[in-house]
Amino acid sequence: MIRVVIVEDKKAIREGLVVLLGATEGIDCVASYECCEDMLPALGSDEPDVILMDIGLPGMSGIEGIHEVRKVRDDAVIVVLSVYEDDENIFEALCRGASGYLVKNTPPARLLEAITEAHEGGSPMSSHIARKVVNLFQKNFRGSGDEDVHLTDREKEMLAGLSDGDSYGSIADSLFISVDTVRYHIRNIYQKLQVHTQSAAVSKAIRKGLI
Amino acid sequence: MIRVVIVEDKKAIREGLVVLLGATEGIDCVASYECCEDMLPALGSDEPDVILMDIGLPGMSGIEGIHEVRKVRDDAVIVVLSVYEDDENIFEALCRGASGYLVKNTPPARLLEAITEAHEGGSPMSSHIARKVVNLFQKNFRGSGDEDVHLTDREKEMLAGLSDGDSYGSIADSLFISVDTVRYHIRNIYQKLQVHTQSAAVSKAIRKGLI
DNA sequence: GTCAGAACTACATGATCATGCGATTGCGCC
DNA sequence: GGCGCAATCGCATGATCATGTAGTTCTGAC
Repeated sequence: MIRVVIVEDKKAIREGLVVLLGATEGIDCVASYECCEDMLPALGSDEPDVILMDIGLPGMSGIEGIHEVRKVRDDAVIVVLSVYEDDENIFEALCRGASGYLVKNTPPARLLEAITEAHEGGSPMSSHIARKVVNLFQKNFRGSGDEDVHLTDREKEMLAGLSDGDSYGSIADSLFISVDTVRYHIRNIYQKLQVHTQSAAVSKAIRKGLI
Repeated sequence: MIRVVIVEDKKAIREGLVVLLGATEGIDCVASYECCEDMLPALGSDEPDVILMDIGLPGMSGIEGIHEVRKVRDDAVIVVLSVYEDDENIFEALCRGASGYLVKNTPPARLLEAITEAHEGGSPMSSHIARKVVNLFQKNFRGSGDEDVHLTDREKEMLAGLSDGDSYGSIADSLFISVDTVRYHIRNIYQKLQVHTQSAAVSKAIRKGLI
């Protein structure tokens, strides 16, 4: 039995879901709430495996809700059910801990399938939501991906230091080398990445997935 | 009619796919190759809508192949068909331009569905591949996700400049403001992000998905 | 209407950086 | 042995930054 909790503010949709899930073999719809504020305190007793959550909620948004749920029960799998398909919402929801993202016009059969999938360690996503996720991926990593750059381990250590806010002096101290050596390595990094400032180097390195 | 090209080194699987696709309404399997080297020169005449590609190929790997295809035909949608399920391969394939990723034991019906989905702008993924993608997402962004930080548009412009390697002077010039104003904004960014150097600010901002 | 917050400007100073030039050491490879 | 490459260290100088302090202007909310 998969224990499912529903969070959805619109009464009609909520009750429709309850009926749908209730009539389904293998799924136990243990509770339904109209907002996160109501759902959160009950998490302990509901012990949900899967939480179906709307994100356009009154009061605390679903996005925040996801975050809160994660703090208390990080074994519960959250599947977002939303009318929003903009990058920002998808990005936020997934980053904060949602495992799936379905658009609201998902057919009932697919929805049930998604609950099972989510429970079994999958990430059900509406088809074009998945594409958006992939696009976000491509945009944020290696996007500028011209030619491949190889940095030595030492060079990566420099970048790690810089991105932590260390000065050349601190880096030198923590690696037991001289400031001039740090300079030497950073010079090489600049050449390899074709930049002339720390910030640009750190930025390029992160986007290329080098650090 | 969706024009599909297959790249798969194992003869049995390749021919199986050809037969499967050939027998399917709406899909036209225009060609099949056993390696990328053979497929690439024919891209122009094959004019594929969807490319089904294995990534464990002899010679040029599928990962490289994806990259090459992207250079010539960026309207073709690439769906990876692989036995590999490690993060590295998935990550690489998607970053380089694949739109979907299926494991090899995908049932034929789902495979056909995936081709249609891919052609219609979706990103078909095997269920646990999708989860891995979501996990990569969560790991790489906002991983340190302490509290929320809001940066104003102006502040984001500063960070964008810095990560492009601009000096305060250049940023000031390009935004038609004074150097001291740039300093002012960057001060505020430092405070909001709790850092004291450009590099740390850029690094944090990127990892939090702010720029 | 005034109050908060964002954007803007200004000046000053010690700290830090970017870059040019030069040099040594140790390791693997032909 | 010699060659290349990564890593190490040194010096010098002009450019750039980080931070403190102290203002003005404009917009939208209460």
